[in-house]
Amino acid sequence: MSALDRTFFERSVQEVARDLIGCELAVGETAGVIVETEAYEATDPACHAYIGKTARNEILFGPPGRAYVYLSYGIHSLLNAVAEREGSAAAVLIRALEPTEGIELMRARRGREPIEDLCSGPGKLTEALGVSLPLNGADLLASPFEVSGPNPGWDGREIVTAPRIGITKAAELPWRYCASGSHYVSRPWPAVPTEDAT
DNA sequence: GCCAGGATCGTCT
DNA sequence: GACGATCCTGGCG
Repeated sequence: MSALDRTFFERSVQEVARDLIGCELAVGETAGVIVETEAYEATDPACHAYIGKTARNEILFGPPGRAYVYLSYGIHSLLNAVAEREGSAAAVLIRALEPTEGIELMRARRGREPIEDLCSGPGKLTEALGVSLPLNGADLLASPFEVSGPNPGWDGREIVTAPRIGITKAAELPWRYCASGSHYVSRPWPAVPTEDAT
């Protein structure tokens, strides 16, 4: 497993979302394997960039490989990886991780013991990893972040697609990607073959 | 186990 | 002034 480079994030947002499954995301002393993602692009009514560039979403319009972090429901910070070429405003929401390092620190930050409760949701994993608003715009290819892949041994594990979660607009697009069989995804998914994704 | 409701605040109308 | 790309708790069975 080696560090991903900028070109990895410069591809279509659906490809990036799919290929991040099985990669390891580290933030400081904590890390986990990505097992669930969602793709958002500018032509998509559910994407923050759909309404055009604003002070809040300007990071989406910048270069790929950076972190777009925003506050959801006034409580949770959600972490995205900006994808595609500069100006296209697409991003991958990181929805769940399988914890690998710094698990005791994650437990302390989350105030919860069961390992499957540490990173099994977009708001949970940011709390466990210590990601919050000040990291909006930070480079995912530099400290405190580290993204590496592909994960040896992951080849052959199936990736399934499913409708996105928690949104009211364009939720039917099958742009949620999950590692098949993982116990760490945020919710179960209806079975859909990967090849059907467009 | 399942479901309903509340917490909480930055952003946009 | 309304609305979330969510999470947790409590009530019920």
